[in-house]
Amino acid sequence: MKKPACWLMKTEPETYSIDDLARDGRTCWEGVRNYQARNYLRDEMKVGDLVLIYHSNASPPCVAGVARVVRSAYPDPTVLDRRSPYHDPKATEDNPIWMMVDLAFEEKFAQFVTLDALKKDKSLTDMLVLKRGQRLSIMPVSATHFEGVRSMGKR
DNA sequence: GCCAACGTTGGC
DNA sequence: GCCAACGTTGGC
Repeated sequence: MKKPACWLMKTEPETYSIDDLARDGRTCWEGVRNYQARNYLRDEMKVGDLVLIYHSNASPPCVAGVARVVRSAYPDPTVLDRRSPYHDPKATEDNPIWMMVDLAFEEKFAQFVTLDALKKDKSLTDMLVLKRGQRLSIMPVSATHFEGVRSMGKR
């Protein structure tokens, strides 16, 4: 059995926060509209993988908790919904272009791990989320970094 | 609100 | 295929 991979996925808490995920228990992670992020979703993300939930455009920006992939990639239906903010006129039934996964709530950190705290931790300097200009909404995280962040989230 | 960084679009 | 213009992300 292959070990689960680890990821970081960004969300704006005003749109969908760790509390929303805790309340829902499980959710469809719709709205990924970047090809590289989509390729991670489609080609590499597997059921059982662990995900750091990152609050972007928050004050302060932070990792807020952990989720688990419970369904691997399938077409994102919001591409065909003309009233959805995620509607994509280039997508069709036969070629939906964009994919999504389902996530289940795993844990909310007792203490959110702020971007500032990540930057100050010497063992995390290689984390992609800390790289300059890194805007991907989905990125891989090493198991070591994942555990490091998770332990920082415990009080 | 500013702006750096990066992605996408479209004319050529 | 080049590249300028434009749009988006996201920290500050």
